[in-house]
Amino acid sequence: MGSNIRDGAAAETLYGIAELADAHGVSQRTIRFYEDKGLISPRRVGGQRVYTEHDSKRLSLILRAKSIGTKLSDIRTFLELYGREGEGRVRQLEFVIDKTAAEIEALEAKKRQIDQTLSELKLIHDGARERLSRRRG
Amino acid sequence: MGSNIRDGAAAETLYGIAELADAHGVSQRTIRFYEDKGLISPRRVGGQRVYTEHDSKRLSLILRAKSIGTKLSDIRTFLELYGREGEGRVRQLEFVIDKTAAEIEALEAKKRQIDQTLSELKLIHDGARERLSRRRG
DNA sequence: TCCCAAGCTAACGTATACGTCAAGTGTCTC
DNA sequence: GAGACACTTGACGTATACGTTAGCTTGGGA
Repeated sequence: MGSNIRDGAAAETLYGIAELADAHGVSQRTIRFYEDKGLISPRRVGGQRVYTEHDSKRLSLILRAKSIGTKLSDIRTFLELYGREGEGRVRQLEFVIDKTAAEIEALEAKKRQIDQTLSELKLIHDGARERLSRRRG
Repeated sequence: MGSNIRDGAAAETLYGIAELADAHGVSQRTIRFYEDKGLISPRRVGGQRVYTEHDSKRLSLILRAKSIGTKLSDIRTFLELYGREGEGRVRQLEFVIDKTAAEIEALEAKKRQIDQTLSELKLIHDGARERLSRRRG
């Protein structure tokens, strides 16, 4: 590409699987498993996996999606939305619009469930605290 | 007990397993499974399960907890919090206070994750809509 | 009385998300 | 060159949450 930086490209930070695993607090097995599922596709250097900053961010996305209860198979579709942002064919845009709308709705429903549970938990929590303080006070 | 209502007790609504399953949109198998796990304990009438209104509400709680990604084994602990509300031994109160506090924190963390994901999804969604309208406009 | 629909238990099957060996390769270091 | 690691690819094991099938029991209507 004739970069103005020597070595032909911007010095991008690269990671081995151990580093990536440590950085994200997951096992190497987990990362390989995600690769099997097509969620991340690291480059290979003589058989060994080499991850870029982009891969790392992808992994963050995956883990966050997981933490809110999304299945890995859904996360795959989900990641495509991020990837396709730049494209512009009408079909693609409509696909993205529909999928994101559905996902947004689902997440907001989930938030409502969480809010209801939170309010109930807080009632129990506060009630217990009050009874405890009376018992002691 | 000596109630003032004939038949010795308030006429409580009772359900069979089929009714309960239909009402909550789950399978009978699911309900029996929850029973195996100790989440609900219906009365028996000649071997058959009979559910009260209380059991039904319990099931609602279970399903809501599940929908926000709580494991069944955790839901069990969770349900005890609702049940113990009335009790008052200091140990019990402290237990409830600690558990609810932890659960509240966890749920709020989850909400933050959802909010972040939502904002990203909305960016993608709005961006795609804008590009689509330009393409058509 | 006979039979069916509904319920019951028991047990095996399935999908998801990894954990955990096992066995081989590659590289660095002493 | 011999360990000692770090990495690789299978491949089997495990926990969770049910689905499904099989076979027995039972109450109620034709």
